[in-house]
Amino acid sequence: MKMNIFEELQKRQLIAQITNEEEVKNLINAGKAKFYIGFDPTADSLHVGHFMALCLMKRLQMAGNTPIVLIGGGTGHIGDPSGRSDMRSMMTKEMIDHNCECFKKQMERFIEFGEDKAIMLNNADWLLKLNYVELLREVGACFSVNNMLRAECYKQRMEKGLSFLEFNYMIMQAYDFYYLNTHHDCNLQFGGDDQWSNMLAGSDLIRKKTGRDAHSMTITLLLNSQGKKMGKTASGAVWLDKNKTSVYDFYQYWRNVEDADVLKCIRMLTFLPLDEIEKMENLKGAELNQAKEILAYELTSLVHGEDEAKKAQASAKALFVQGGDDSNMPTTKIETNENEISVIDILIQCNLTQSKGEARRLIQQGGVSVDEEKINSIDYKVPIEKLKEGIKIKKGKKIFHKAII
RNA sequence: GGGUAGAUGCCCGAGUGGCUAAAGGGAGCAGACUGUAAAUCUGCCGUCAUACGACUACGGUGGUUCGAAUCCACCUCUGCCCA
Repeated sequence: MKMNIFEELQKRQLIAQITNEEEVKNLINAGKAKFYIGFDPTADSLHVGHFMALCLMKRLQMAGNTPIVLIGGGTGHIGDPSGRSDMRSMMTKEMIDHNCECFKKQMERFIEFGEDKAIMLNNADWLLKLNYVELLREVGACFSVNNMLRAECYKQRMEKGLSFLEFNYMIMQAYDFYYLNTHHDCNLQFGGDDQWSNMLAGSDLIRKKTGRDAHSMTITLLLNSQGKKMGKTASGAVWLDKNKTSVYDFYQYWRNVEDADVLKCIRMLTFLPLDEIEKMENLKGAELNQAKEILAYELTSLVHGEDEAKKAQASAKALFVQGGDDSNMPTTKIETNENEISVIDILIQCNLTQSKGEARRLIQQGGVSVDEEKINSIDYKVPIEKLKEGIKIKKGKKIFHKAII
């Protein structure tokens, strides 16, 4: 017997909180949900967190439900304070519009839009038109400040300070749900677990205003075994835009997850059948490397397409297993007028180090090799002739880069 | 509006006139060990310079001083208390 969608979500441990389990279950299993997920345009590309939400959308769409993608062109003007310890920097209208456009393009690759399929809306279309006093009279009475202040999502900010601007975010999000419910028959909202308070506010508002039930369900946040959000590196988020995070780096991010997190990631992020995943659960120790490879391949393939995933996998294997093929390695064109160039300058031009001092240090500590040969002198220079064919630079153990002229 | 505490490097945080590029921790980077894992150990960790050294930096702007993260004035921002 085929597993129903709710059961599948449960088995994948994607469900965090639900306002009413029975009703939501019936709704989505019957394909009768018209649900929305909101995406605030905080950057010019989606990242892994958004990806999870998009996957959920796809799963629900495949089960016959109708998704509404809500782009936060209006809420982006405010900034969601949920779970944050500092205020978001304010974005200009131009930035927000630009980001919305970027989001749209990326989403079209995951979700099918069109007649009887998914629709995409932008809350700027109604939020920006609101009149302050009218809004206050319309929904203001439905919100209890006392309750709002108790909300989990503001906890962190109660210590460091919360501006009135951000405090209103919840009201805007609740209003969105109410608007979608009354104008588009939207009966369900999904979101990350950090959105729970905001979503509840929406369900409450709808009940108070219309007497109808509209439910909310959150998906588990993807945390690693240390309790930190996954999809973040020291240099920032792992982006879905390959100009911001190269396909190779994207692949490597997942190839390198900790043992403790692999299966969770496979379960929550990939579309692999559950029985296949169950088989992997017996893997132990070094065998888990196989699972990591699968994870990296599956995700890269979902985000960047099969061809790109194969390329990334091939170059990773070539590099780590034999050290041969370099055709898909990140490459930088070196600029110089001399007939030779120092490794230090190459490292900087390739963006492998931030400063000359760092590059020097790296070499002194034995962390750099060129074409498989360890560099021991900071004076090491590469002749132009060699650069014409391209050289392979290795920084540390895992970072490879090609430099060519 | 009144009172009060504060703003230090990527983050947290010590430092209250010279010994401070600024303790300590975290993050990060490299090396050893490994399985492209984790844990552990070692080194590094403002910029430029092979090095000597130079420059930039303790919210902002001025000032006092031979010398200021440290003292003074004003400004900006934030927490807390009172209204």
